[in-house]
Amino acid sequence: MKQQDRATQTKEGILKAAEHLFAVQGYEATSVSMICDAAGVSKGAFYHHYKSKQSIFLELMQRWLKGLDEQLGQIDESTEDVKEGLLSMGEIIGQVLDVGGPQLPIFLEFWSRAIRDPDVWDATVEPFQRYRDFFAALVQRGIDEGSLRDLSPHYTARVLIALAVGMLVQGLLDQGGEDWQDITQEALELLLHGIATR
Amino acid sequence: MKQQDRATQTKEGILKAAEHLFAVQGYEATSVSMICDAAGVSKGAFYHHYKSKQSIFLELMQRWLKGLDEQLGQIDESTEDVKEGLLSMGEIIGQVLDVGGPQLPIFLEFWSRAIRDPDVWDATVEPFQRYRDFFAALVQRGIDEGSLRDLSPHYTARVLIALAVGMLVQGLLDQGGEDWQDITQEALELLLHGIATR
DNA sequence: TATATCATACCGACTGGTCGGTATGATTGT
DNA sequence: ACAATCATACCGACCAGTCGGTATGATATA
Repeated sequence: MKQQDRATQTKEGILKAAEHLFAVQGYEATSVSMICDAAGVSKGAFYHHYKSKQSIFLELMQRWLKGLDEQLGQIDESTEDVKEGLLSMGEIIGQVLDVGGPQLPIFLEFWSRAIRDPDVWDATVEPFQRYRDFFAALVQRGIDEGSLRDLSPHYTARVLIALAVGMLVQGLLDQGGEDWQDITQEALELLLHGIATR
Repeated sequence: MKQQDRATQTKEGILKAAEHLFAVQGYEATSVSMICDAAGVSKGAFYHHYKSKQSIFLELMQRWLKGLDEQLGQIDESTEDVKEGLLSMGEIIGQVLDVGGPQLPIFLEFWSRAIRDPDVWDATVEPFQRYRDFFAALVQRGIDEGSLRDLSPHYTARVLIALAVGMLVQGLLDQGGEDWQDITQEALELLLHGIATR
């Protein structure tokens, strides 16, 4: 195999191992040595590809957020009706909880570290606000086209984000067989009763 | 001063110092020595009053949850109308975000540790489920007295908890001047449109 | 094609320091 | 005298990160 390919493979292996360990044990509890053992490489290899433990954490986070960005982008494109677009948020939540599965707890790591660390803050909260603005714009669209009541888009976006985040956290703390996609769907329908024009 | 009083004071001082440091820096980043320095006592004093770093963390958590319990209990007693009771949830959220202030991030610590540690899990998630059941009962009461639509109380409780948790997390990640009590209030009113009988 | 040169990829022992926790003794109130 | 309450000194484990060195291709030259 080409040298570069092998290097990429190694780097990716380290990333996967780190992702798994961070999710299962948390950031602080996961040592660089453990990541190296899990990835089957040496510490030298680790610090050849990543400049610090923190840097690999940030890279993981950015990948995650990029994935979410793409999903939200799909909603924005594929949806004609605003109401329908909001409802499809339930699907995203369900998917996130489904696909993410055992490595979701890393989210809590992101947040609790974001509060303390400016670098992590920038990488976490800034996209977070982008999502809020996305929803606010969606709501504004709904108001313009007359399908939503004339409520503050900013506030409404906050409510929607709260719902999403709340479902996510509950999903984390209660892995036992709830259908979160279902619950979120219903919650959104309830909300729409209040938001939509009648 | 009496020996016992002084001991109690020491113990309380350690607890306060730990609470502050855990909130500002996080659990792992806070060492026992730092707690001792902040409290102005020695390590010997610490380990005389608490058997481990974890134990003081658990005690902090239980105090917090006890406070929340009492607030919820007050709602339950003082409220005649179920709708009104639900709305007063907004006040609690606002109060929690207001009073808790800078030491709220400790919540994220609770949760991310609860996933990993069975002891923390028992102390965090079990009360969490108690709150869910509390809301479910409240909704059931509303259905019985005819003020709420006949929706699954379990689901509805999930939605309410999601709202509360989501507002809390957003408040954590966005300390800049939003009036969360206001937003939560409005969110609850919107939800009530969907939940209430018409 | 064969060889010399060089850059990238990787190894693993090691460092300086921090950690949670303990052992032991001094001080104090009763 | 005796126990409760603290202080000091200390232990072994572990940590993130470094560093000298090697192995493995890539590239240039002849």
